[in-house]
Amino acid sequence: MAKRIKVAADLSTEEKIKEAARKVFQQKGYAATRTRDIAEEAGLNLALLNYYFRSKEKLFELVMVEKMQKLFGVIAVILYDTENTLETKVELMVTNYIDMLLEHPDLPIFVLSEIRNNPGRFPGNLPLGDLMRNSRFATQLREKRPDLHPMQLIFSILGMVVFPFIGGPVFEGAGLVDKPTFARLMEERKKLIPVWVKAMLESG
Amino acid sequence: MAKRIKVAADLSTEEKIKEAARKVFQQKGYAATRTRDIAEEAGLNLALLNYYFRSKEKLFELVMVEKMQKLFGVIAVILYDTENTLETKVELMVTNYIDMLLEHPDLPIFVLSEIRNNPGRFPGNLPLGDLMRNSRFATQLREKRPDLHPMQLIFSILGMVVFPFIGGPVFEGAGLVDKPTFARLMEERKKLIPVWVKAMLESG
DNA sequence: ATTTTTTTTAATCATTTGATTAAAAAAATC
DNA sequence: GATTTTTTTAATCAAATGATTAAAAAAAAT
Repeated sequence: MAKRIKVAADLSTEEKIKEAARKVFQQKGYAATRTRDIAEEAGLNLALLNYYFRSKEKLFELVMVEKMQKLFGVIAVILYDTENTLETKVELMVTNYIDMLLEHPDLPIFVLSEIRNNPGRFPGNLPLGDLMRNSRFATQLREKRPDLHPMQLIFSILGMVVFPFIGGPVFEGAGLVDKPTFARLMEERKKLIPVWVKAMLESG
Repeated sequence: MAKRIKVAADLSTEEKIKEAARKVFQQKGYAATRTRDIAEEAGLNLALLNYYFRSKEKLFELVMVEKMQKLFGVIAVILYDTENTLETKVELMVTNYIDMLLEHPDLPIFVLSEIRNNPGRFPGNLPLGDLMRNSRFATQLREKRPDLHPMQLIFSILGMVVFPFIGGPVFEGAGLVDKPTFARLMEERKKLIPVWVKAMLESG
């Protein structure tokens, strides 16, 4: 009989733990997560967690870095972009962000609430600050509307894009939108928000 | 010598505990809060917590109800309003909400993340659902823009108002805005957002 | 003043939880 | 195939934590 070639091998133990950690940490938050939850989710012995990653904290940091990169990465791409017009950039940012959030709807609330619960753990590490201030994007905003602080527009764009995902559970819990409707609305928003932003930039 | 009349008496023990609970729960979240933290913050013996409120959970629920009322109350007021025009309602909502959030900046992230971490604890209790669907506000939105799902506008208005407070810590941590600037921007937003919403409603 | 009730305290319990250890099992190396 | 190294397991530890208890202190009622 044909020798079974090792195909689609199981994830390594290390990766199984990380995968379980991503899931459980995101679902319950750092403080409410017990290392035993992660071990069980991974179907592995508890001690393996400390064997591969020294501690709950270290494992969490690993997961958290990934999540933060995912959450802030989309913005960074737009900021680095020196080619496109402001209008195109807004379109790109909105579309990319919504697509990412449709795949990871509870990413923002997770990251933001962990930062909030333990600000000390995440020192002003993000190079997002200067980047955002000195980006071509910020300059373009200033050119178009020198009377407006760029953050006013960034808050608004991000708010319109991200808030539905943060508030989602509440609105779904209240029976205001079901999951398929929500997805449809978010698709629609990819077109709506850029139009709205344009209208905002031309107002006042 | 004049008999000292009992003036500005200390808070009752019960109220001291609640006050401390509000502070600590909000700061660290339910799971990361130890009953000892609350007792210490209140300057009281640990056992008093269980004497006045049966358990950590019961005390938390009490605090949480208050916070949710504060967070959703502002919206309810607007929904019940049958007098004002859509335009005025938007102005009222934005102003009231921003004023409230300036006083309680970390209310939204707290409530939303606790709901997220433990959706089971908060059953579809909010009567906000039908209220919002059948409100005069929703009707007014539909009249003005029948082509738009009302939630598209509600998501946008709430997003523009609430998001800066949810994302605040990140932007401050990144050195993008300092506290006084933030407050100034939020004051400015009370005028900006209604204008923007008007522009949005007239766009497309 | 005495008794009764309410409030507060210190000490302690039982469980949970992150982490460790020593030994077994599996894999790799020689 | 024996030896060494890596991986996994079961058992256990020590600290933390929510809760209880019995007694003391304070306040209220009689």
